[in-house]
Amino acid sequence: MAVEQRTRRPGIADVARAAGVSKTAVSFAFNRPERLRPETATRIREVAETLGYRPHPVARMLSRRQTQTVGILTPQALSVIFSNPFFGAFSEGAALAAEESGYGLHFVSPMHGSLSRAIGRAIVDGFVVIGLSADHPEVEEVHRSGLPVVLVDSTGLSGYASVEVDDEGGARAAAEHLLELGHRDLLILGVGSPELASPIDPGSVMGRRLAGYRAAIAQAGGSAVASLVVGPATIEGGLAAVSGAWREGRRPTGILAMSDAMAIGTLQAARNLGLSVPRDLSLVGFDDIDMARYTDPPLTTVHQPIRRKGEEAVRLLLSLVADGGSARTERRLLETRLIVRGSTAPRRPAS
Amino acid sequence: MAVEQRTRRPGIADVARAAGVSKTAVSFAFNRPERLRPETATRIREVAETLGYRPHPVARMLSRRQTQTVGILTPQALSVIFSNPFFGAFSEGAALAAEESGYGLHFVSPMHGSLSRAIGRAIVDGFVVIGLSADHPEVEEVHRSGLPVVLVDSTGLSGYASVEVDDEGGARAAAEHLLELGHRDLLILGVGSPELASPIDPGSVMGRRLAGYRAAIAQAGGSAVASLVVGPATIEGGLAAVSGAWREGRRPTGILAMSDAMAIGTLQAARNLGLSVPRDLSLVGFDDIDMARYTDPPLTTVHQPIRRKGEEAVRLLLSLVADGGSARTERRLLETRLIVRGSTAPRRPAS
DNA sequence: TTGTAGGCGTTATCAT
DNA sequence: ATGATAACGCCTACAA
Repeated sequence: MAVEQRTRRPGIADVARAAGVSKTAVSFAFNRPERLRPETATRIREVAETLGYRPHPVARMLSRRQTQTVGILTPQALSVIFSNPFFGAFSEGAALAAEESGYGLHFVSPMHGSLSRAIGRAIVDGFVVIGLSADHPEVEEVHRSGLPVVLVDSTGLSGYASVEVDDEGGARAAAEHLLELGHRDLLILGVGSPELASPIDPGSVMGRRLAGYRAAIAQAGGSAVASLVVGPATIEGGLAAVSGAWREGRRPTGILAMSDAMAIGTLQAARNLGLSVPRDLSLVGFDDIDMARYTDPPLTTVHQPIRRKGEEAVRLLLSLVADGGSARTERRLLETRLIVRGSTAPRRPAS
Repeated sequence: MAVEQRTRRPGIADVARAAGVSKTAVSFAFNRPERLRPETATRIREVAETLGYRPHPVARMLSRRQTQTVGILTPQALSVIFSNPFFGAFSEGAALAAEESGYGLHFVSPMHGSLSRAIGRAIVDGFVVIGLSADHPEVEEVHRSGLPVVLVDSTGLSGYASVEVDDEGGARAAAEHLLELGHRDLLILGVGSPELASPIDPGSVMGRRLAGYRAAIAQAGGSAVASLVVGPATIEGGLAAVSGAWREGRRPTGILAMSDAMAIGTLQAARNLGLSVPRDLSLVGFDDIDMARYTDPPLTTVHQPIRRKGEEAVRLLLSLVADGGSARTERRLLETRLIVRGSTAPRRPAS
């Protein structure tokens, strides 16, 4: 119908000309209306409206030297992260905190394999770094360049602000729960890649969880044993790990899964094996994702405040941004707690 | 330890000076190394490295007039969207397509309630609009301003590029399946808000699904009846809707849920009610989210290619961006198909 | 191969 | 209450 006007986007100068005022006035009309006579302001806005003018956000950023967005830095490709319910909940919290301060969220992940390239392109006022140990050179680089950084779930390297969670305590509580129910033969489902010699980095989240499990087991004396199998933190990963263990002849009565996704996979494996949870097999997950209360049976798991973690991280970052520096190095520790639902029961006396 | 050098971020000029070359040379060293003598290029980069210089992305965008990021526009707050598994899968696909072209992803949602404000701030080369009907004034505004737009799941308004899915056909298949199994008393679980007089907009995704259900039921003749209850597309929503229907005395033998989340809620409700699925109650979901195959029983549902939807949308958008205009108006239609798993069975003859 | 200069579209400073 | 002008930091013809 109408001929498409493929003309250049109107700029502040066009508006100024059309309204017969200076560029300054136009800028004021949008950013500081109170400094203009009301009628002038409205007139300018009307002209702008007719012309279809909108302040160019990039130009605005350049001159204001701030972007109003926070970056979420993750070592994994976006294309693999979004259907991870843990990450979803974390993002929810982050988005909540960002939105309430008028900030946007920008997810940054390795682009063509290079995290630092992605970082360089990112238009953000600071980074929340999740799941990346601070000794990654990229993080140091960012930090040194003056951008505020908040570390989440990273082994508390000093010199950084961070948000952490008591993974070890939670894991210990999980193991103690199973032990108290009389289970002595335990299987730990770890997150990691089986190829590595030491598949779980002691400084990582999973390392801390493992330490918690082991501490509890050690405390129980020699009567309890636990073995470890690892796989990806997914339903399939848990399913495969448990099926594999059974194939190899392992017959634990209690399973400690380092993630709820793996626990759900375990539920599936148990069904395939004809085992009833919790009658034949007790199972404790980790994270307490939303789904955990809706599995059959509902999952006993270690709760961690995932959403709040996202919130706190962004709030902390925003406070650093406001301070105008990455100077402060605050550390927030959040709690975990065991939530007993239906996937655990006393060990049956009969073998 | 070391005194924090809170000095101004180095600019291209600093590098040029330090390396004894012009700003142009520095720029080339980063953007067109081939136009410099190799040794010059590397030397410049080294100097840049020592100085900690990185091209300022905002300035770069301003002069290049492109952002290398695509916007995902949604009417819901980010803080409510990220733990929606449907959205997660969609984002996964979108991220995949974006990443392979070196583009980033930026999620844009109403900020402080105003979508258009958020749009104005967004630094993107184009928008994928999901779950928003095209007659929203915001979308038109964007489109008119010359930014490429791709509509997803919107009633195919002409003049826009779009990616759609055969919701009606999928819904029809779902209903026919139940009908063929002998079910005659059906309950439809719709997504919508009960307050509205007409809780489901016929032009929306859910409207198309409803139409599909109804078409199949109508074709079955007068013997089959279906009633509709609506609620939010969540587990809780499905749970509440079904519980409510039972409380009101409804006793359908087949349930058509417009989303898998609601279907999972139904599973939960059935457990609470002491009903066995599929023995006492047959259930068909919609979407085929990842979780659907792991519920107990595995969910019979209508599959739609969620990830591919994200991929296609971004690819289409990127091709528009490359064309340098929003001129083209291509429409891609994706298939749905019924996947029969374990939540449906023939109606039991005994009441 | 390298340098000069103008432009990208705003905002901020300082006058008037 | 307004306006002129200089940043902001980079890219890129065009010239040398």
